[in-house]
Amino acid sequence: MAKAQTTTNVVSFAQSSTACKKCSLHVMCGGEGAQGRSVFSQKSCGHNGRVIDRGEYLFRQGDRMQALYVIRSGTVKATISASDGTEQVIRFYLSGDVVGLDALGEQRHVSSAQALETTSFCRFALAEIDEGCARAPSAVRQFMRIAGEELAHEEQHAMLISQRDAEQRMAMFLLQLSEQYGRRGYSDREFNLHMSRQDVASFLSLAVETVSRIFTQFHVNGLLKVERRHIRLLSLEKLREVVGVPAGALPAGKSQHYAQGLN
Amino acid sequence: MAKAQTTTNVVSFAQSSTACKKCSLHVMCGGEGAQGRSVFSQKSCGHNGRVIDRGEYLFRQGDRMQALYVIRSGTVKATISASDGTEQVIRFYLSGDVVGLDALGEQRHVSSAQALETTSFCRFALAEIDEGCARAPSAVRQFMRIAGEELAHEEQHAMLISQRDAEQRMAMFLLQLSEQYGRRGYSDREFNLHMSRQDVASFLSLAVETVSRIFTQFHVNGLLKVERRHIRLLSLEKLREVVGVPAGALPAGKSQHYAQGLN
DNA sequence: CGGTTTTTTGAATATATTCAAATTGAGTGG
DNA sequence: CCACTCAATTTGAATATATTCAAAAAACCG
Repeated sequence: MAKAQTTTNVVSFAQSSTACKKCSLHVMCGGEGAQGRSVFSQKSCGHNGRVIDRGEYLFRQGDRMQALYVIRSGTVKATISASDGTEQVIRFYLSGDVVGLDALGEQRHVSSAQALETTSFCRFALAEIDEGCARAPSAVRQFMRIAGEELAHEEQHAMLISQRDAEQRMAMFLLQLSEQYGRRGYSDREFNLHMSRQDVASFLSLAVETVSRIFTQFHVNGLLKVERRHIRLLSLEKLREVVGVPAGALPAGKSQHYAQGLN
Repeated sequence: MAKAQTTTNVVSFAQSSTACKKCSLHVMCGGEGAQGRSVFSQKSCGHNGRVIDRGEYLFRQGDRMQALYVIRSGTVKATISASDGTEQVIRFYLSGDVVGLDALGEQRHVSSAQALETTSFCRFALAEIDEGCARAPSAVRQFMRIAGEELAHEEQHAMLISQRDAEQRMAMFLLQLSEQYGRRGYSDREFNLHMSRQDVASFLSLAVETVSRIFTQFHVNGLLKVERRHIRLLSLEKLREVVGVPAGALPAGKSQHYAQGLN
């Protein structure tokens, strides 16, 4: 189950230079110049690339932190298990996501990260990151940015999860996935779930049965077609209605916030 | 409601040098030396100190980020409001906590931060932080640490919230507060809630009525004495039992994690 | 193809919510 | 200082929603 495969190369790392330019840890990768980012665009970052099979772990809860990871392709789920044994999925990572940030605090991973399918990723050793930050001030900034995004993401997820009912959570989950796939150039209407119903249930804090029921309910109501792991969204609009958000949700806050007193 | 008070000084900033040494953004404060931390111990960091009254905001959701804040004394609640108007408390900050990290991503605050009582804090302008990071490599590391802790905290909270029932959440909430107060030198058995029942309910994703009911339930069962906002915990042990965690919970992960394949 | 796991479906139950109303407390102005 | 209003909290009863238990069906694995 946990044997490294050396033969199969799911992703060609050679062709990755364009993808690398969009990588959020790109600045950590190579080059010694502080300013010109264009320096990096010539380099392939593939030297960091690795692949793991489904079921294998990037790291486990409690492990001493050694690196950060950026997903190139595949899907990873992050889980936290409490001392009483209960385990919960707290996040799914797709390509482009940075994994492992939560360990920056105590230098130990608070969650486990497991591949749900064959997954390729880049590994950034802590030392590399330190170097990168020391070399380029922009790296520090970039790093802060990533951490902030992750934090904001987490807060918003917590908010969404706990305030909505089962239907809304499911709709939200699907819309989120749709958006993520869309942003990465895949179809936002049709995709495969790489996670089990159990995983989805855990992520949304629902019972497996409930997840199953709502899938069929959505299917019956014509919101989507579901066949095993294959999902085809028939109406993003209706899904959005289910979530209960009339206009734009998270994407852009067009609210009219007033000025604060002192700060 | 939002007038700055110039007369009252709740906290003497002069006496704060010892507290400052423990501040997690201490390294950002003054001094130009890169290494010797002892340099800073002489300085009072009070020059950053500010005070706001109950009800005032540190910042509001959507505001452009200008600074990070460290609470010196008082209580702050962070809320997120969705586009449909629903608002949720996502966190309470006490003295020593760093507020505003979630804005590091998009440079805009994802949540609002409002004082629940007269609150004093230090303000670290973004520029200061950049400087600090540029000056001292340790500052970068420290910063990463804070961000990581915050992230881990958020993940664990999400985990706890969503997997437990109302009683467990309440017990958890009280134990958490108890621990936080204890860590800060206050009594961990007796304290005042600076947040309303509504705030607690929102934070735990429960109805106000449920919070109220469980308070009285705990009271009747002898777990605590509650009178309005004043809480006196009579049995931390029983509260822990309610949460359902036999041994140690979050504090230290004594689990036997195995080595990962490659990483 | 047989054994095992995952997923789906059904029915009963439980838990927290909602609605409604009473009570308490805080703040204000006379 | 007291009466008053308004907001927060508590309590009760009915309801609703998701869970649990149980079992069948479908998919997966070797």
